[in-house]
Amino acid sequence: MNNVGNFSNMTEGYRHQVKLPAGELTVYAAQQLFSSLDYKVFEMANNNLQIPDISYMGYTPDVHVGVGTCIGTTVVWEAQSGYVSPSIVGSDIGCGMRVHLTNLHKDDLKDLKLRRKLVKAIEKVLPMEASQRGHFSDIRLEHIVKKGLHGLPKKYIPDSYTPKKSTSLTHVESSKFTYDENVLNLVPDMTWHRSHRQLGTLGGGNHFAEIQAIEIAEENREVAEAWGLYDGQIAVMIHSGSRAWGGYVSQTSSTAIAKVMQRLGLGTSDPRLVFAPLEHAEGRHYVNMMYSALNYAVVNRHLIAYAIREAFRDVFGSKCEFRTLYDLMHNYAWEESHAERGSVFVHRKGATRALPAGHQDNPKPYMATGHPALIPGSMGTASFIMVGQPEGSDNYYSICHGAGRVRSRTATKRLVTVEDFATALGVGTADEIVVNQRSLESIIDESPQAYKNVDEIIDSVTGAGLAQVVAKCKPLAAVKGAK
DNA sequence: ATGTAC
Repeated sequence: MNNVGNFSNMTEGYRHQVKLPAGELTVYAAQQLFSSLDYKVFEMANNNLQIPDISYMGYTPDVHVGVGTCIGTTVVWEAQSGYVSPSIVGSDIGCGMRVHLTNLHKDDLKDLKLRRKLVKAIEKVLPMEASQRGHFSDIRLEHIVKKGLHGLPKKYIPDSYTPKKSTSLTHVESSKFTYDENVLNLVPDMTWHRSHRQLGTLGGGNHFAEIQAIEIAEENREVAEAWGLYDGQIAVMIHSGSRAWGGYVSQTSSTAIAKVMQRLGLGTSDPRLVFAPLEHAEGRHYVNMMYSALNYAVVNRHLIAYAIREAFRDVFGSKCEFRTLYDLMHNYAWEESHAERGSVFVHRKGATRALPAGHQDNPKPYMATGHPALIPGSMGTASFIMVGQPEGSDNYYSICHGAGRVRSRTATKRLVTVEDFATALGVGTADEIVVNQRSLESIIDESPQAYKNVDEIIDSVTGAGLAQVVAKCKPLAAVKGAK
């Protein structure tokens, strides 16, 4: 039984306007996908809609249950009178994707032994174990959380620092978040130490670095060419977040905000859903701390890319290019300006912003096309590079952030065998997707069988008119972090 | 997600 009771919905194509007791929710999904959604995601929406003054709440087709708020959620308040919620941002603050483009062709990696050699070379330079010391002990963490990429020593910026050109390794729009740095005084020494040690590490769960081959979508060949993509090109995709730093921010802020809620008499049916007025001291404190975690996350991905670049140069020589395509988060909240809606505070939890051509918030190099929206698939399946469409404004330009889980990690471990997983990766064939982990057993909860079919998710996003595919990225090798 | 939890 569901606790939401009867709710009605109006469906128009891929858009479902759902009327819940506490308010309205828009879901973007093909009919079949919409019908198959777990009723719990609607219960969760109904809890979230009990937070006062929400202007908009939307779900992307990969939506699934999370703590307090579903992954795949966009929630918007007016910037003047809004709320901020650590539960809606999610615990891995600043988690996101990064893509680098090489000048290699997939034929260069045809040889299975060479793919294995490349993965070994990556393992050599990339810190793997959470407990292992990072390789970046000369970096000042204080500079990183304060200045983002601008806090890195020059040696970690191998390409010339030219923000106007998309070819720079540092050119990402979220290179620096500014905030009241006094909040950092409260961070315990233990968190500083641990976070410093973890710089440049992938972390666990669904985080990965993948070597992929690009396949251009014919209908967007012009956009692909403008971005420097071509068929068969080798790209590197990275998925990681803010590690222990973001974990600390999330945990302590949630506890503090829960106390504020008690004092203010705020709450919903779910005690794990915490939120505070943006103007409240504790709300502001969280926003400041969240921004420090966004700086951490983008630098973390940058350093992972830096290490992998070294491995590529080790195997393919110093002429191997490794330019940044983009770096894009899918767990955060910030202020945005939207036409006719003015200044709004947008939360995205497992939701990727995809701006269309001409939107003023595009960084200059992507103004004419829209910026690349980076969407990971599950292990062994394709990932996607997309571009936003004007119709996306209805969902505040949020699109999916991946395939979306269909079963929990524990259920996956129970139901999926190592053999199934190995088959999905093509183990034993010449096309095997090489994985760094010695035993697949240890990462079986990340097998494709744990996820929805990413192609169906992408079909829903394109069908709803939110974004289009520019390139499909097929995995050749994957590096997963270890627990 | 997180050197994990009443």
